Amino acid sequence: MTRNNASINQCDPAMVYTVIAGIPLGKVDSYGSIAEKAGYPGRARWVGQLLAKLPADSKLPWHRVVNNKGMITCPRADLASKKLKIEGVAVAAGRIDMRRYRC
DNA sequence: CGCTTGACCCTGG
DNA sequence: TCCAGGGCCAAGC
Repeated sequence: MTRNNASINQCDPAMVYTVIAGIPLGKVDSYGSIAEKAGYPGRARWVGQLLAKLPADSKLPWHRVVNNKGMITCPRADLASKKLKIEGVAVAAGRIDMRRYRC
């Protein structure tokens, strides 16, 4: 085939987007966990870069993505925390109770 | 081809 | 529990 399956081991953002879109409402997940579920362990920073370039009109629940400490490391942390609260996720001092809301 | 940047993660003190 | 340091990986210039 002209296009061999050589791209199997290539970084495909689509997989990451799919995983993020699969986060249930009222729950959150960390960048490292998402990268791992997408099939790219150790590429947590890469996930962050993808979200940073994400269009503002994207339907992806990017606000449900936080770091492993439960902190919203995002330029719009205030907006994210507001959305999370609406979805039923408790946010205290910019932090989330991971042991309770993590997938 | 090499250095810098970034919505990260782990370990030690 | 909080702070500091080092490591990791991809994209941009």
